[in-house]
Amino acid sequence: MSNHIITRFAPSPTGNLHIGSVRTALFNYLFSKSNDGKYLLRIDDTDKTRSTKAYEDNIVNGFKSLGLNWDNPKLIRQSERTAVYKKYLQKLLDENKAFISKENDVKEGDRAEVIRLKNPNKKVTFSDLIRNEVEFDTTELGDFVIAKSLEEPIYHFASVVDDFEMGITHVIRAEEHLSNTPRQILIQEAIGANRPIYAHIPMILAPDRSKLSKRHGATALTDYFEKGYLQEAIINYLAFLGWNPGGERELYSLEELIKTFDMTKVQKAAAIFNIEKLDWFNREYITKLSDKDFIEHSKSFIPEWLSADSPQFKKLLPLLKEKITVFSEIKTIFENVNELGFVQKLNNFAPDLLLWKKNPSREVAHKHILFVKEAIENIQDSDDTFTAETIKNALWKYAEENGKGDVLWPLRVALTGQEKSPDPFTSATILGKQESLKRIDLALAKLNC
RNA sequence: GGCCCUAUCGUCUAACGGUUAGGACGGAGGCUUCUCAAGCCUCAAAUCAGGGUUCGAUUCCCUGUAGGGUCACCA
Repeated sequence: MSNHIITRFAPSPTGNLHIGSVRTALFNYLFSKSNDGKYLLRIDDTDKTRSTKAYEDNIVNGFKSLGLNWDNPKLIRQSERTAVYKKYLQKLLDENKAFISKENDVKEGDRAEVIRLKNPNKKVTFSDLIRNEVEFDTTELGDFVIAKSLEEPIYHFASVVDDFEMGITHVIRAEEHLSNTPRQILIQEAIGANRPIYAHIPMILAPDRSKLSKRHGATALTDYFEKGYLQEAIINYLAFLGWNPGGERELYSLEELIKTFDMTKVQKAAAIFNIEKLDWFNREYITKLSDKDFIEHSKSFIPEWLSADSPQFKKLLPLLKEKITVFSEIKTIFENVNELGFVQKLNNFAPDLLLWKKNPSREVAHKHILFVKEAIENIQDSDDTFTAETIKNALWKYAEENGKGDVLWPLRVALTGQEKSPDPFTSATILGKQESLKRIDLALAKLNC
């Protein structure tokens, strides 16, 4: 039986791929894959005035970037299936299950004639994997519109026909469609389609409990990629928004999610989108990244004066890995004092910053920097020899004997001009021997005046 | 407003009707330390309210309240 499961995600290309849609698609994907079934992608572009190719591309590329691959070899577009809908529409008309309605109250843009379904006016009960039995009285729907004309079905009709023809067994979609379900069931019964099993997954809400919209920040998947969120983090976070396998582990790869996913454990209530938790997932996955992958992700954010392939950037890697939450931060981290601003240029700091707080003496600072200068001068200048390790080895004993703060603090400030900075050995190797000595001389000069 | 759905720390959530109501994010404090961060440890923080059912309700039922969805010739 599990082999028969077919799910679909059917976005309409009237906007960029929304982060909430990604989760709906993800649950479709996870459910079908965890049951050894198929997952299809269909473009619901019956609304010709609002659908665009650019949005379609955004959606398709979004799923490709996430690695949520669909099983239909060719993209299915409703706009290319008008003949199919026409056939069903005509049949309904012929069987007297639908009728052409002459409209009285015609608004701007409305047709004078539309096709309406003859509503049998009954109670409809359907089962939902997440909400169990749900009952509606369809009387209040009236004879609702199913098409503007034989060539122009509206969403509900096209969707039902396609789900039927594609053999969709499980319709997994956002909760906003729960109230749409009875009218779609009426259409199903009219065209003689069998009823799929439903799963209406809870909405994702903004922190103020309203619908997640641009007003609250980024909503498009592409926004998150542009900020430098990792696909693994996005998928993992979204999977855990409204779902939980029950244990205490939270880090799951897509493969592991497929193995673990269970639709009956999906939450019934809406979930609030919490960017801080997403940030945490992203940091977790950044930590796991290999140097090679980290560099690859960094490329579009590295400032022009720094090359991703340079030895200098390699030395910066561990610092960057521990500091950033999203990759776009690399863009500004090199511009800011107290971050990595010192790498490109030394800021004009006050001489007193060189003094260790527990022993603020210019003489002491001067003396120690002088020693450090000589020690550094004696280290051979090459990428292999002027490393954080050799620099540390050259200074550590002296620092321990004379007080680490007394020796290392002035060096730290001399090299970076910042009160917050990486350890001085790493800073020195990043700057290189020449630049380090230049800055040390400058510090010495500052202490003399 | 009608109809429908929902309700555990601020947030995401765990708990076959029996637990000191657990974990994670965020927050606070501490340890470590030449700064910052990271890391490690500790702490604060919740069963919407009122009725039932039951020996016993976070859990089942009802009512209220609150939030969300939907009421298109959009999807």
